[in-house]
This record gives sequence, C-alpha cells and structure tokens, in this order.
Amino acid sequence: MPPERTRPKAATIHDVAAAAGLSRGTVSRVINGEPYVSEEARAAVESAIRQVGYVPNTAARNLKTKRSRAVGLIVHEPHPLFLEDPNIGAILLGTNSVLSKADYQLVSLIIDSERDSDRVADYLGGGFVDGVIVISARAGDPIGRAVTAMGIPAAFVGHPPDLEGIAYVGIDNVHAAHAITERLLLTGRRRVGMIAAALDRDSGRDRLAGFRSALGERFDPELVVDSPLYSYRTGLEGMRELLKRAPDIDGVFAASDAIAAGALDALREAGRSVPADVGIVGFDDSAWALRCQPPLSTVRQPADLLGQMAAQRVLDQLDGKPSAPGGTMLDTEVIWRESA
Amino acid sequence: MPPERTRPKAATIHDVAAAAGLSRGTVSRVINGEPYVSEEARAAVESAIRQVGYVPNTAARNLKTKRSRAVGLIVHEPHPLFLEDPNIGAILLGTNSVLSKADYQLVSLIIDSERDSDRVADYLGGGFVDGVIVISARAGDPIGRAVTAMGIPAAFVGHPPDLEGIAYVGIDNVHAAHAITERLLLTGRRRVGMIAAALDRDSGRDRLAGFRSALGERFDPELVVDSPLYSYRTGLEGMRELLKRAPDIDGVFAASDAIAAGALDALREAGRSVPADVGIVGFDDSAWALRCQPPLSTVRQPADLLGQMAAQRVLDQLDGKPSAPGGTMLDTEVIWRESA
DNA sequence: TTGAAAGCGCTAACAA
DNA sequence: TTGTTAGCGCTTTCAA
Repeated sequence: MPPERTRPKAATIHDVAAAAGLSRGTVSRVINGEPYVSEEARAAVESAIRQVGYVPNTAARNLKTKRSRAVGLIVHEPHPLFLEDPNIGAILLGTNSVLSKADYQLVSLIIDSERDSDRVADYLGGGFVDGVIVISARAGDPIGRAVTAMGIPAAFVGHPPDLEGIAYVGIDNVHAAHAITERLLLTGRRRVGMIAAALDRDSGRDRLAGFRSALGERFDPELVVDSPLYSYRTGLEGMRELLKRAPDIDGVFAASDAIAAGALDALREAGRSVPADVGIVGFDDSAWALRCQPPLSTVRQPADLLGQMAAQRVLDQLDGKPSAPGGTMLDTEVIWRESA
Repeated sequence: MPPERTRPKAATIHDVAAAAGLSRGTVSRVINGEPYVSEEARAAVESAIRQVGYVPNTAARNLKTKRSRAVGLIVHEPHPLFLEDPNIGAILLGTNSVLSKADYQLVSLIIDSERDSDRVADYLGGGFVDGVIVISARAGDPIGRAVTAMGIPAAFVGHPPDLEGIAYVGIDNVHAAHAITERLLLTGRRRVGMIAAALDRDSGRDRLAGFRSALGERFDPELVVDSPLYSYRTGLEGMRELLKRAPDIDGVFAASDAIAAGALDALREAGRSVPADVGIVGFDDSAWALRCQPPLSTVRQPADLLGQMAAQRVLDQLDGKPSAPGGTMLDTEVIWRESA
C-alpha cells in the first residue's frame, strides 16, 4: 500500500462551476470581482467555492495574466552582517506595509552564495514577481546587474556605485557623516580617527567621504582603519589598531553602532574612559545605541521609511507612472547622547 | 507615442526551437537535462538559448508539473520583536543553506497584520511553494491552522501548543530553563524571580515551567512578572516591578538576553550591583550577551541548526520519505559568564 | 532520438 | 448577464 501522501487534489474553477451549475467564465468573473454578474450567480458561486474548498491556482493565473502580484525583496548580505544589521528588519517591515496595503505579496529572497545568486536570478526571470527591491547591493553585484538587465521594475535601497539610471532611495551618507563628525569636533577633540567599513558600498564610501570633508585640513589617513563588515568585531579590532597607531587619539567616528560598541569595549580594555579621554560617535541609532555604556551619540536613519519609499517606487512603475528614475534622499538626524 | 515601457517580451521555448531548427519537445528535453538527446541537438539548443536570451517561465512550468521548487518560510512576529530577535536571522540562514543545496528557492513571507495572514494563506494555496516552514507560531495562530488544513508539507520551528501531529524542531525549553535556574541557585541566591515573556507560545510557557520546577518549594508566584514580548523594555519594566515587590530579590532569570539587558539597566538605575547584589541570567546567547556589562550567563540555542533541520524535514516530506511527524529536540548549553 | 499534440487552470475576448 | 473558446508556456505521452 503506497503511503497516503496524496494531498486531496485541489479543486479547480471547473469543479466550482460544476457545483454551482454555471460556466467557468462566470466563476472567473465572481472570483475577480468583475461587474455583470447577477446576485444569484454570485451567491451560488460563493457557496460552491466554500463547498469544494477552492483556492485559485496562482500559477495558472500568472501564466495567463503575466502578473503575479508579488514583489521580491533581495537581501544580499554576508552572514555575520545580516544577523547584526539593525536596519534590515525595519526596511523589510516598511516595505511589507506598503505592499500589503496595495495587496501585493512581499517575498524576501536571501543571497548567501553564488549559487543563491543564480537561482534568484532565475526566479526573478521566471515570472514569480512583478517587481523587485534590492537592498545593500555592492559594487559589481551580479544580482544588481541581472535585475537591471532584465528590465524588471525595480528600486534599490542605497545606490550601488556602478549602476546608472536606476531608481533608488537612500540617505545622504556624506552629509550625515559630515554632520556628526562636525558635532564631534565641537567637543574640542584634536586627534580624530575613523573606523570605516564596507568601502565597496555607497554607504561605506560616503561615510568616509563625509568624515574626510568635515575634517578638512586636519584629515589624517593614518587615523582611518577599515574592514569589510559593519560589525562589532570590526570595532573591537579597529579601535585597538587605532590606539596602537595613535595613542593620543581622542575622538572616533565609527561607521555603525555595532562598530562603536566594539570600539567602546576596546577602549575599556585599554583603560580609556569615554567620553572623558575619547569621544566616540556611531551611525544607525539602532537598539544598541541606547544600551551601550555610555549611550551612543549617533545618526538616526529612517530605515522603515526607506523601505516604504522603495516599495512605492516599485508600485509606481507597476502602475505605469513615470516615477523619474534617480534617487530620493531621506533626511537623517544627529542624536546626541553621552559617548562624546 | 506611448511611453516605452514594454519589457522586451520574453523569449519562449518556441523561439528557442525555431532558432535551433528543432521541436519544442527537444528543447524541453535539453533544458531538463533528459537523456535521449543527441549531442548536436543539445549544442544547437544551448546556443539558441543564449542567442534569444531565453529564461524558462516558471509559472508555466509549475502549472504543468505542479511543483515550484520553492519553500516558504513564514515569520509571524509582532513588530518590535522581529527587529530584536537574534534567532530569526540564524534560522533563516540555516534554512536557506539546506534548501539551496537541494536547489530549492527559499522565499520568506512576513505576517504583520490580519490582511497579511490571509494573503499569505492564498499564496501558499496558490502553488507558489511546495512546502513551508513556520517559525514562532503562537497558540491559535490562523496561519498555523491554515497550513495544516491545506496539508502542504510543513515543519514548524517551535511547537504551537494547539497543533497536533505536526512535524517540528525545537529545543527543550523546560529543560534548558530548569538547567540555568539550577545553576543560578548554585551561586547561593535566596530570593529568585523571573521576568517571563510570550506565555502564549511554547517557548515562553516552557521557560516558566522549567524555572518553576527548578525552584520547587521555593517557587513564589509573586516573584514572577510577565509581558507579551521578549524585549529590552520588558526587562526594564519587569525588573523595576520585581524590585518594588521584593526589594531583597537577589537572583533573576530573564526569559531572553534582551530582557536581561533591560533588567541590568533597571538594576543599575536602582544602584544594585551585578552580580554582587543580584545575579542575573538570560536566554539565547545572542550577540547581546557578550556586550552586556557584565557579560551575561545564558543558554545557547542552536538557531542555525534549528533552521537546517526544519528545512530537512520539509525536504524529506517532499521526497516522500516517511519523516515521522512529531518533534525533534535539539540540545542547549548553559554558558556561564559573569552576570551571576 | 525526435516531433506532434494534448492539456495543466485560468482569463478574456467574443457570441449569444 | 452568461457561455464558449482560444490560448498563456511548458512538459510529457505517444508515434514515428
């Protein structure tokens, strides 16, 4: 006896039509809420649907309509970062809320290997989604290129440095980094360094650029260390290195809160007190910022809004609205606490 | 002139056949790597595919084969928790790695409203996915019921209290909570309380049960507070309340590391020192645990392995392997640091 | 080894 | 207002 694993074969529109004593066309009209259906017919179909337990087969519908009412969100993060990045969750939720209101299904796809990258590209090409949002794309990112090459409606969160003419939303990292560095300088620091990260992304590059421009003449490349990841470890090791290179350092801009948290611990282990000996500022205003000792001065970025706007950009394209390609920059805010 | 927004209409298998001078059947055979295709035919088709830029239309394929080679992962979390839960990311990555190896696409679906819940149920019924993994389902969760009702191959991470006969993987929260509470007691604490959370889930209920059993006679319901969320705020407010109820409290089991972090801050604000005055232990061994001052004693749960095993359970069902329904319990480990 | 043809379940003309 | 019908792009017999 074969194991009983046959799912009760799903009812089709045909079964519903039979049960209701009407044609498939009429059933289809009811399902899609179209006009020109009599009240009786509608009622009969609706009861038949419940009776046979009908669920529309979306594959068939997609095949016919060429639309899926789904939007993909591609997250391309190296492992450790994915787990720590406080913004991703908020972006996701923001995106979902906008899409949900428009009755689109958000499907998140994570890329964690080259294999994933290829499979996701196929998935996108296969008509599973009508549009796509890409977050944290990096320079030379194959998925970013694939998306633009396919011509599928898309919006990027952040701006991959090597892609032209795309729709994206982001924050002005240069400006934000400049602002917080300037504020740090206001506390009277003389030797200010930076722990940079992710220089292959716009966010990383731009934060460094902002830092540099705020320092102007005083910028000293010796006082900048960098690493690929916005992580605690980056902060820990970066700060140790900075301390070695310049024992008299008295101010640090960490490219993220997680990095700042690591730097704080390195400072603690070196017996420096914050903010008395060294002032430190972060970036993100994540949950971490408040829980550090002392609480972090940092830059707040509106992650949920970023997600919402990216979703809206895709929706606009789907509706055929022009939605001028190019970027939308959202404002950030310096949050001043006690770490500097 | 209408705006030029027509995506170059995708090439079909038909175009490939024409370009290769062969039939659609042969093209299909090549695409699916089937035997009985001559070398010349294969080469011709492959070059034709490149030439016309063919990407298989998955909707059509699914319609025919009734399979999508995709597995859904449903995350059902109230907002704030989603952003803080350190396990979700690891579960996601674990799941993805197993599925990816089996050449399945993981698609994550987030439920953040009733509307989402309905839409996701339709999505699952619509043939977009062959199987589904549900994480953090709660008692009475409609999506859990929908999934089991549909009879779609599924695995749960954690065990919704009201669902019978389902496949799930989890940790033994009772045992783990018992173990760490016992260890806390070993430090000589006399008045030990708990900040519980999420009592509508197995994890929350079971951690409380383990705490209670470890305390035995000494269990005092007055020393237990609870809140719906595993959050920092729960810890902050819970600890304040506990301090009010029992100023002589000297030990606390926090149901998660985030809660413990909040409790730590409440203790600090009350001028109590940890671990001298009060010993505190958490749960999760998240990134937080190490960054607290002092570092947290906690329970490590193998979140990535949980994800991997859940994926495997679904894959087994998809392959028609029996995969006895019921639970798999993974081991946890008490990590002892300096907070108690 | 290949081609021809019959649908998968659905929508959207077109007729009635 | 409803029924009929022709595919959407693909896989999969069955014949050749």
